[in-house]
Formats: sequence, structure tokens, C-alpha cells
Amino acid sequence: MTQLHRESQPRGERSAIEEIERSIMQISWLAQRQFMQLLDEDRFHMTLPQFYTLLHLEQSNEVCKMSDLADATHQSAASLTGVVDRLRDKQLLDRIRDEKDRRQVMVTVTTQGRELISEIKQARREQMQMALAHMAESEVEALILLLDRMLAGMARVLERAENGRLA
Amino acid sequence: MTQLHRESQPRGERSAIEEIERSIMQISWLAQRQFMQLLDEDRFHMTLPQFYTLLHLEQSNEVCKMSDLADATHQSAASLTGVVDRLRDKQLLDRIRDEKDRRQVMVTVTTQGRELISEIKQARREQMQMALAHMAESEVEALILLLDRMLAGMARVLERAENGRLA
DNA sequence: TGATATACTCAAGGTTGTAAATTATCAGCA
DNA sequence: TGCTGATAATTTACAACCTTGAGTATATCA
Repeated sequence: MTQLHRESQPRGERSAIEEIERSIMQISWLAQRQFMQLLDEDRFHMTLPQFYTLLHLEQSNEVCKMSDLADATHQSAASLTGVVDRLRDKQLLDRIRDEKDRRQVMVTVTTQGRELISEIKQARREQMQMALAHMAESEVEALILLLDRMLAGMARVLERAENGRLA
Repeated sequence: MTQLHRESQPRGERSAIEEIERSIMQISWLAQRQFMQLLDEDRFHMTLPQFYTLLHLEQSNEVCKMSDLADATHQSAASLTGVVDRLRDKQLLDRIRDEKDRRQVMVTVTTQGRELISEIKQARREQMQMALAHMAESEVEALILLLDRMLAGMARVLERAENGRLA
């Protein structure tokens, strides 16, 4: 899957985009597979959507509406219901119906959930350290900044697509 | 081969590894969601595993054994059989039984498949261009190099994990 | 009060994932 | 030749997830 054939032409904007495109495709696929392997271990036994859902809850540090959680994790409300069900079965989060507006269901991470997230992050960090072990510290610093810049753009594209779909 | 010092970092509370970890997590998730949306459009109607499987075939430019294809795309042989079935139903690839070793099934992409991959790549490029539109060319150049460096490390981690599993 | 909108849940269908069992083929050897 | 074990691909069984569309409960507005 790692077949690079670079164009011999001087790199203009277009082929730079192509390089990024290729890198992102491979990174997404590899990162996903790598992380799935980790989450699938007996000590965690989670799926990707379950993890990202719980992660957002843990980061938001407060209770969270189902609809907000669906927006934040880019899942449909119907999908999220199933994900939350399974997380609740494992006692990693709690459902609370809002007393003011009883249509809404608030979700909050349990202590158990926080601990699991913390363990997974630690394991993930070790995996990442292995992947970055051959890079200089300055390179890693630069990478962080550039990734953040790219992330901002990607988030915009995604939002635009989802808003467009509703129109 | 600089070992990253987890303890002595001057960037607030977080270490460099933690920042990378957070960025990669978000990028993986966003990129995956973004790409899924694209592939799900009526004109493509593909899934992620289907795309990456077809992409590898198109890049390898030759016929490919099922087992090699499974290795390259990090899918199990059982999963791959189903994926290839669906791609064949759409006439994007062909199955050919090898005459020398009749146990083996060779897979090859059709002209139709090549055309679809090309269209998807074009659409993807447009998405990526929007995501990177706000970055300077020099930033994009730097990002390419650093992503490649990281990819190399990630591929190693993944291989090690999969080999370890077989042992 | 009744109409409409919002938020969530449920059910069905499709894809992917794993593990274990099966089929077909090959290769070595007496 | 016939036996045996290894290999390649598939099949089967089952679970998880996502999506769509329908349905339910609640809130808001006329």
C-alpha cells in the first residue's frame, strides 16, 4: 500500500495537494487500524465510535445533550443512541433526563469511564511514542503546529458538508 | 533518534506526545468521517474498506493475490472475501483463478474501476484543497515531509503488532 | 386546545469484523 | 501411485456498527 511515485515536474500547488492527499489517506487508514487493534484488546474491549464518544464526554467535563454529542462526534442521533446504550451497559456513562426540558437526555461520564479513557490514552501514547521515536524533537514540534492548522481546515470542510446536506 | 522527554516540557501542562496524540486522534476521526461522506454520495456509493482495497489494486498496477491484498490493506482474508464480492458485483474488479496454482485467486481492477478511483481521487483533492486553502505553500511543503516521517513510524508499529499477534 | 417542531428511540437492512470449519490444491515422500 | 500435511481461499455463524424511516414523548406557539 506504500507505493510512492512522485511526479518529476517541479512541485506546484497541485502536486503538493496530491502528496498531502496521499499521506492523509494512508495515515487515516493506518491510524484507524492501529487504534482499532489497541481498543480491541481484552483490557479495553471498545470500538472507535464508542471511544470517541466517551472521549468527548470526558473532555467536555460536564453533562452533555445527546444532540450536542451527536454533532460533536459527527454521528447521527440514531447511531449515537446505540453507542450510548453499549457504553451504559459497561457502566462507563450515565443517562439523565433533563428536568427542565423533559425531551432532552443528558449524558455524563462515570468515574469508571474516566479511568478507562485515561488508561487508553496512556496506551495510545506509548504506541505513538514508538511511531515518533525516530524523529527529532524539533520535527515533532513543527508537526504539531502544522497538524493543528490542517485540522482547522478539515473541521470547516466537514461542517460545510453537513450543513449542506440539511439544506 | 531523540528520545522525547516526557517530564521536562515547557509547553503548558501538555507534552509534545500528548499534543500529537490529540491531533492524530482528531485528524483520523475527521478525515475518516469526511471521506465517508464523500464515498457515500450517489455517484460513488462505496465504503472505506472497498475504496482502500480498490486503491491498492489500482496502485499495484498488476494482478494481486487475495492473501497479498489482505496483508496490504490490513484486513483479514475473511473480511476481504466479502469486500471483493461487492466490488465484483459493481464490476470494478475481476477474479481470476491462477492456472499454475489453482488454490490462488488473482484479482485485478477493471477499466471501470480505474475510472471510478480517478473520479474519487479528484473529488478528494477538491475537499483537501478546501481544507488547506488557508495555509501557505511553505507550510504545506513542510507538512508533507513531516507526515511522511510519521507514516514510516506508524507502519512499523502496525507491522510489529500484527507479527506479534501471530506469534 | 390543537398544530407544529424538537429530541430521542426503535426496527430493519447492509457492511464489516472475528473465529472456526470447510474445500480445493499443492508438495513431499515412501 | 497413494498418503500426509501445509497452504489458499472461502464459507458459516455471530456480533457490532451505521443508516434510514417510522414512531413516541415532550415542548412551544397560535
